[in-house]
Amino acid sequence: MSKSTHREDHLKALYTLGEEAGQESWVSTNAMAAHLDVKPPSVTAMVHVMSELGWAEHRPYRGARLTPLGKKLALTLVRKHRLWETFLVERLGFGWEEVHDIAEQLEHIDSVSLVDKLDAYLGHPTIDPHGDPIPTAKGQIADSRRLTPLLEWPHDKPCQVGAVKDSNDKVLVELTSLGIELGTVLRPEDRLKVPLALAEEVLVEPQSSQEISTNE
Amino acid sequence: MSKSTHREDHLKALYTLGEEAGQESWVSTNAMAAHLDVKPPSVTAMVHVMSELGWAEHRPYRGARLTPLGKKLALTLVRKHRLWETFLVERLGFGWEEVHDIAEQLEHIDSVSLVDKLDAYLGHPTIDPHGDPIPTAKGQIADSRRLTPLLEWPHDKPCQVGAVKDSNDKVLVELTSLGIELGTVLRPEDRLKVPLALAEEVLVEPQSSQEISTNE
DNA sequence: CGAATTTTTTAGGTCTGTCTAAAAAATAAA
DNA sequence: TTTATTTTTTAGACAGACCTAAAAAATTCG
Ligand SMILES: [Mn+2]
Ligand SMILES: [Mn+2]
Ligand SMILES: [Mn+2]
Ligand SMILES: [Mn+2]
Repeated sequence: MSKSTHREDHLKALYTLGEEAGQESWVSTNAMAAHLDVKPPSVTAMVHVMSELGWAEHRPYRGARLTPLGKKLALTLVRKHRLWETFLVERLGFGWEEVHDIAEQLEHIDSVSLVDKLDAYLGHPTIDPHGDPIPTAKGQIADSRRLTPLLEWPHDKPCQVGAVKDSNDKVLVELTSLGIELGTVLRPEDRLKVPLALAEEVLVEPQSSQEISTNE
Repeated sequence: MSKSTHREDHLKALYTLGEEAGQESWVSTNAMAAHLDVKPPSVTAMVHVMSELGWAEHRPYRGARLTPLGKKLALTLVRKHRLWETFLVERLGFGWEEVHDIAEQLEHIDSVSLVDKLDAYLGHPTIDPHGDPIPTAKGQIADSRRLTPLLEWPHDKPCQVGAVKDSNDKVLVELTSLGIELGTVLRPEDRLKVPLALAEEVLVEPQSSQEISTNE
């Protein structure tokens, strides 16, 4: 892979962890190291590089935080990742649990026109195969949809699967084998069959009119 | 077997130059360096690595040559490169002059199932957008088609464009602007308009029954 | 508060792939 | 067949990204 692959992965990690922890917070190098499966000193070094490039600022012993430029670049990466995942599932017929690692490579392909054409080819999708929103070309995420953790949803009302939280492969495979995928309608009685560990990962929304029928 | 982009590009260069120069010939490190836009000592170093990996053999001061394993790996790279080029042109609507650099990146994506699915998605194409044959999953190139350089084709007979030789971007753009693409039928009078420098790059075959009509 | 623990950075190495400059081998010319 | 030229390899450096071990700062706790 090209040289910037690792830089870009660090950038994305900083973005992801920063989003999780709230806007103005500093992300610890330890957290990034764990997320990237790398040792903390390696992250410190890379954070310095990102700082040089104007992608992040670094407060020693506090953590790192993206600059506006860094955030913009991170969003193009997220966009590419999720568009490729969509392509792999929608067009090539991959399962939703198979695409993350491949998209992790594809997201680093450097070509603006490629991303635009892929986006158009897919019909400008707004969410990826895991229900995560796809940033627009201008770097805006349409976070208009309000999703609720399945476990917090009222027990007597039906709902519809809108996204899965942390796309761990195993979780996705097990959900699929239970007949649960994006858009699946869950009635109160359906929920009894879902193990807690899986239910924790599922985000739901009110049942929409144009639902996808369950295949059970 | 950890692979890297640069190793793979060296492997492919060795394959390409080896094919051009005939089966049993040794490829000079200088030729590879020129082809890869790298200095000769870098190639020497990489040839040693490929030799370690069992991909090539090296005769000092003579050159390098692929082993059967190396040839097999090189063919999977060529296959990936040409499948991606086909995808970019056929599905995403790129021009044939735009796809080489992007495919040069995409060919290094590491996923066997991705290649197979892409191949199926494209309908198992046998040639890429430049007319070059696409190796099969088993590493076989169907070189059944006999193409003739346009300049050697009898002046009074019509022919059909089957491939372009060295896919230089400028050449491809100029050919397109003359209305010449893959499958274009060239009648004797059409050939008068084609500059020598361009005609040199064109390979033709006898006019087939199901030709693509020219857009002029 | 001050000592013990945890977190983070610095210091110093390794590995890969590149470079330039110099040495060695092969080839061409006289 | 010697000498000159070209080609190729070796030697030594450098940059990026990673590591372990040790030092420094921040945090926790008695
Ligand atoms: Mn990645
Ligand atoms: Mn996703
Ligand atoms: Mn390449
Ligand atoms: Mn091609």
